[in-house]
Amino acid sequence: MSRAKLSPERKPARKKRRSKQDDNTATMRRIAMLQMIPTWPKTMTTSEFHEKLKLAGYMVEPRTVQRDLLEFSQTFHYLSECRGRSIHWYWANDRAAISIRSISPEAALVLNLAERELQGLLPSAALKLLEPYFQQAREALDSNGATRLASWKDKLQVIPRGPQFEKPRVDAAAQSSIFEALLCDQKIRVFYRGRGQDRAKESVLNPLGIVSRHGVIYLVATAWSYSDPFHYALHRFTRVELMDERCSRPEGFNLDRYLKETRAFDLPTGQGRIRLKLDVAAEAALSLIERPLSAEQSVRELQSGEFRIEAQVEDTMELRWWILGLGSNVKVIGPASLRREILGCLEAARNRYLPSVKD
Amino acid sequence: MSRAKLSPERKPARKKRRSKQDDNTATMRRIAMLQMIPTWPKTMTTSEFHEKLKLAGYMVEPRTVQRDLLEFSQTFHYLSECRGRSIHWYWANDRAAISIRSISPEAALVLNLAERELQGLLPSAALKLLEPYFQQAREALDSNGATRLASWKDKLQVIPRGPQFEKPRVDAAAQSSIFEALLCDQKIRVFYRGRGQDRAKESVLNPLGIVSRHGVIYLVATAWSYSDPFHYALHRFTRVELMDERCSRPEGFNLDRYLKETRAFDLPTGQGRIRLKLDVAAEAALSLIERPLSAEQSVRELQSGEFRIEAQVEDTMELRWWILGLGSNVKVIGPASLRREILGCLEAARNRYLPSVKD
DNA sequence: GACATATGCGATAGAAATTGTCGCATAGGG
DNA sequence: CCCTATGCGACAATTTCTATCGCATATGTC
Repeated sequence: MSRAKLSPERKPARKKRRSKQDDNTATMRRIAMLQMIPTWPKTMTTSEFHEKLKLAGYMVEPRTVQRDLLEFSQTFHYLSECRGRSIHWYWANDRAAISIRSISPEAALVLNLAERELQGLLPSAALKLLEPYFQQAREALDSNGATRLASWKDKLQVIPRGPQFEKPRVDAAAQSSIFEALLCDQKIRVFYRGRGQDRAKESVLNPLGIVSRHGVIYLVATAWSYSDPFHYALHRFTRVELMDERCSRPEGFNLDRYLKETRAFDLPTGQGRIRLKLDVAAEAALSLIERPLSAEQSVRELQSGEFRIEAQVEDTMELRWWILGLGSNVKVIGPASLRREILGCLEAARNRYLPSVKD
Repeated sequence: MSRAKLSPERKPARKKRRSKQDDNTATMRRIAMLQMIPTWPKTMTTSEFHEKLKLAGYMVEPRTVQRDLLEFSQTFHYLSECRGRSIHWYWANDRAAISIRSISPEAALVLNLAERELQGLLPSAALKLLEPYFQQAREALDSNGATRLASWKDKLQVIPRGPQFEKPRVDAAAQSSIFEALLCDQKIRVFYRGRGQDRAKESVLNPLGIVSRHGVIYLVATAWSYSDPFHYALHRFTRVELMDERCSRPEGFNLDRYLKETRAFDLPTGQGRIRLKLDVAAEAALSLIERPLSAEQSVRELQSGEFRIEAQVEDTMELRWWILGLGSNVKVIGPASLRREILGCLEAARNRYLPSVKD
């Protein structure tokens, strides 16, 4: 259906193209264009590309943008969708990242280890945002490993710490709004279902910060116009709506300081460092020698075959947790207060079992 | 110093350029070229680029490649070095990744959380390989946050699990060789300083797998022509040299199976799942409700104010460690064997303190 | 329902960027 | 000291790119 009837006379008066000092404009404009493509569910129309490119200094006609978008979609496999009279462009969210600086096989391997390490540490909705990178790593390793004795997948293993908890399910849309609000200092209207409550309650929050702890992400925020921050687990939000209003931030609020002062989340208290003295059984000592508690840790073998380990460490809740976890493999020698504390805790724990010998 | 004397007559007989069906070849060739640039300490000469591009189907003269490499180095800031008569091209290893599919602010935020989570979990030499991505995330967040009330850095916090151990220092070159050998099934000649030994010993290893555990990476490998795999902590290698020889892999070796069978690294034993019954103090129960042990976990409040929690879990060493870490906040009700075990462990731990009341 | 409007897209020609070619300079290697 | 591989400036022939036009189509408005 060629409808070229051709205009008889056409102004050849062509708009003089910008004479940029540095060249390669076409390639650069195209790369810029590709980088503008948003990830689903966000999309962008051709005209929006045109405008953004104009802002970036690439003065071309819409037709050129159209052509480029169409041509490169075949090469890079991003998608389009006709809505109304415009075409909306986007990356499918499960597509691998494509780096101009490509990933080395070694970096891909580490990225794969990182992916597995993070499984227990971040909600799936959050990790999903990194999926393009993990995908890229997998693809790099796959393409690398043609004639291999074994697949790279059979060569990697990560041993997680602690039992594998179930991860709370975070709503992706809610998460997205919360992150955006946090970064852009906007208020949000939320429905939050508190612990033990069965109905979500509406409120307006001023996002102040995000805390990630053992696989749960919390939003620290003030509600309405109160000035006391509270924390809200991300997976308890049922609906989140960005508001136009700018969020109000308590005068001089600082997340670090806030967490330390309120002792929220068992953050390393930073009450100061203590000189920890431990007697450690041989089998447990080995891993401490492998990974010292501090750079200046000293280790001395005792007659008993145990090891006396001394190190300067932060006095935190996490430290107590770790010591208790080692069970009979460790004895705290000093500081005396910690020793008493641990001993007390062990006795309390043991005593819990005593009254109930019957059951 | 213009030395153009100009040849009087020049064959305009120009090599017909390939007529590829899909176009945009120039842009694609350049992107391909950029993706070929290795990261320092690897480098590539202009001729190597030319050859590789030819292999990839981009038939152009070396001069074109030269020109492109030079032109784009100004835009993308990769570096060159004259060695002999060739120019060697490379990315500085601290430069940010540049993605064709650019990172969203939310993904950048999660990548930043991931970076902090990983600090304790992977050696610095390994994390350094991911630095370009972290850098990219930081740059994305920086550029995003012009007129903000507070920097994004003051809005994020990660609470690590356990005390912050010192991380063993892995030699980057050694690590790189080991990873490459592992991925390419090559033997390596290594100098390894075993635990407690003060001198490194030479040997030839057949890399079989990598295990990451609590921040230490181990290489599982057979030595010389033995068939028993051993594990070697990456930070104990002092020198690693890739050999040309292909590595030998024990018949039917499988890392997963090997780790499970030998119980190396306290890997989740997978001896089967058990029905865990715990009585948990209210304050500890809250986080278990937030992050259940398993999807079907049941929680019941007892008259005592404690919570009876039941869940189907893997019976692992890590589970014991976790239970002990909770101290007096938890009492194991069942299975009976585990209950006995934990009680025994608590008593043993407590008894360690008794004989030494004097000190 | 008719019209105005915005967008998509084929075609085309003129303009500009691209690239093959040549000549020379330079730096190692034998 | 010559030989060879590489880098690079210059240039012109093309190729590629892109502004422009015309028309088709879908949507919103009156």
